[in-house]
Amino acid sequence: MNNVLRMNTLRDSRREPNRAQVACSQCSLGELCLPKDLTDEEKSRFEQIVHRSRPIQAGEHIFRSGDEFKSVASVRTGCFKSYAIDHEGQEQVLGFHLPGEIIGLDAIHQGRHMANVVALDTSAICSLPFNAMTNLARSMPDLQNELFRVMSQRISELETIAGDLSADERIALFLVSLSGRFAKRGYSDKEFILAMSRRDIASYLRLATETVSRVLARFQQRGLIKVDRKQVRILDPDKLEEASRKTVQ
Amino acid sequence: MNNVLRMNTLRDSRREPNRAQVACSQCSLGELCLPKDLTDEEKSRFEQIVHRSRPIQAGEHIFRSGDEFKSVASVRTGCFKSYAIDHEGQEQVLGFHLPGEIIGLDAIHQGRHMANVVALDTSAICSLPFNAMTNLARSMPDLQNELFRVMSQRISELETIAGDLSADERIALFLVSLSGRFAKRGYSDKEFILAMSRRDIASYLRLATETVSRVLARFQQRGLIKVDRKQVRILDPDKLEEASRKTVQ
DNA sequence: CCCGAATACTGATCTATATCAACTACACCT
DNA sequence: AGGTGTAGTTGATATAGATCAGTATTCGGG
Repeated sequence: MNNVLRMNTLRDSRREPNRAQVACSQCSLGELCLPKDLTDEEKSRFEQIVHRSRPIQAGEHIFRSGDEFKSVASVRTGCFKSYAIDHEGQEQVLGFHLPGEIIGLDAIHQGRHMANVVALDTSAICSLPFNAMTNLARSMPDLQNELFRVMSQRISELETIAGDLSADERIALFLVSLSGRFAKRGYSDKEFILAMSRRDIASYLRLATETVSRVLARFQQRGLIKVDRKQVRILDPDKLEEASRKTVQ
Repeated sequence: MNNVLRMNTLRDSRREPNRAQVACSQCSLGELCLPKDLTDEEKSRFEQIVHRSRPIQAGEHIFRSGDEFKSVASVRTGCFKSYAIDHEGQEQVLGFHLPGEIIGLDAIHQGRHMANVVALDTSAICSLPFNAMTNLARSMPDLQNELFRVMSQRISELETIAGDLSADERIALFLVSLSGRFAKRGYSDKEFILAMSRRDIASYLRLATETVSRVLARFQQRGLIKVDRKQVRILDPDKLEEASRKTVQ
């Protein structure tokens, strides 16, 4: 059992100052999480099933492979990675999750989580009980649509990374995608911190860590980016974008 | 506009013999398509929104990239491939679709189909208008669950093929997966026809066509399979299964 | 502030698979 | 039937990126 997703106790949820912070309408994520296009009344019904968790330390897991599927999680702050263990016992990174993104939707058809999900930073999540959510979705068309939309988006994302791309294209695409996701969240799209290690990036992009180092160094030489440890600055977004598209020979 | 998914005309749907064939309860697919766990009354409501198309010739498209998203399709008979065109103008195969499988769910979040879908064989589909389906899903919990389950399954499938596998593993996995899907449909899991070309297989698995030829030849030499043109017979399912798992060194 | 352990970078090889180049065998048309 | 085009196979070579090896940097803990 994982205690991270444990509901706030009744006691907690009655403490009004605390409760207020939980309200989706007050949430700093705005419309990034699910409650898109909902009326105030609908939002309030939605809030009643959402549970905000205590802070999560870097390295702490919120799902483990094999866990019974009960809830999905929405990232409030911080960063998570999800990964599976292959037959060789090697970790395989499946995705990174920023604030506003929903984690755990791939667990539905098995009824169990197949991936492990771990915090890379001090983080916070909201726990969304899936049964309650689908019940609610029945009377709230926009919520149902939003759930379908989020899943469909993940399918598209995976279709991209499954494509046959060169190392340069993969890494450029990764940086461009991160940049866009940060922008959407109100952070700088030109300068950001890579919460994940080179090893994690490599695993996610199906490359060797050495290749990640080399390509980042090469991009820096070519003046596309400036990298210092985990700090990345994008100097030439257009050329980076271009590098993410297949080189026409 | 694509005319394949055009609704049966009212005239057609009133012709009882024809109409009877459309009924999901009579469909040879049984529970492979969506109507799982539905009551007879629910099935009948579902049937009212489903439209069976006329036969589709090999090479005929049922969706084109950019088409407005209105319906998903369920394969009745035959085989389809979906593909995208990359920046180089190269076709990139995204998946193959057998009877009972649902096509087009990745179009939801964009509101447009991003993939092209073409018949590889003489085929038939049912067209499922998505709006009507989600409306229906609201009063039919099992239908809603089924939609989520199908999307979740596609996410898992993509997570697999996105993994970093060797050519041998990819091809073994491809054969094992096909075998399982045929079995589920009541066909032989030991002997089947590859409706798709070597080129399509290669594109789907992100390999060169030459590599596909060579690996199939090697599998035959090792006594795992017998290949003759498009006909495949699986001689040693256990060893093939084993070959699909990463070699432990 | 120092030390050991991660983590990251760089250079030297190796290798799986792509690419290039013939060649073969059907499949389809007239 | 014969001819032509497409799909598949097989061999030779090239190469992107993995692996191996060594060094540098950062970080956490006493």
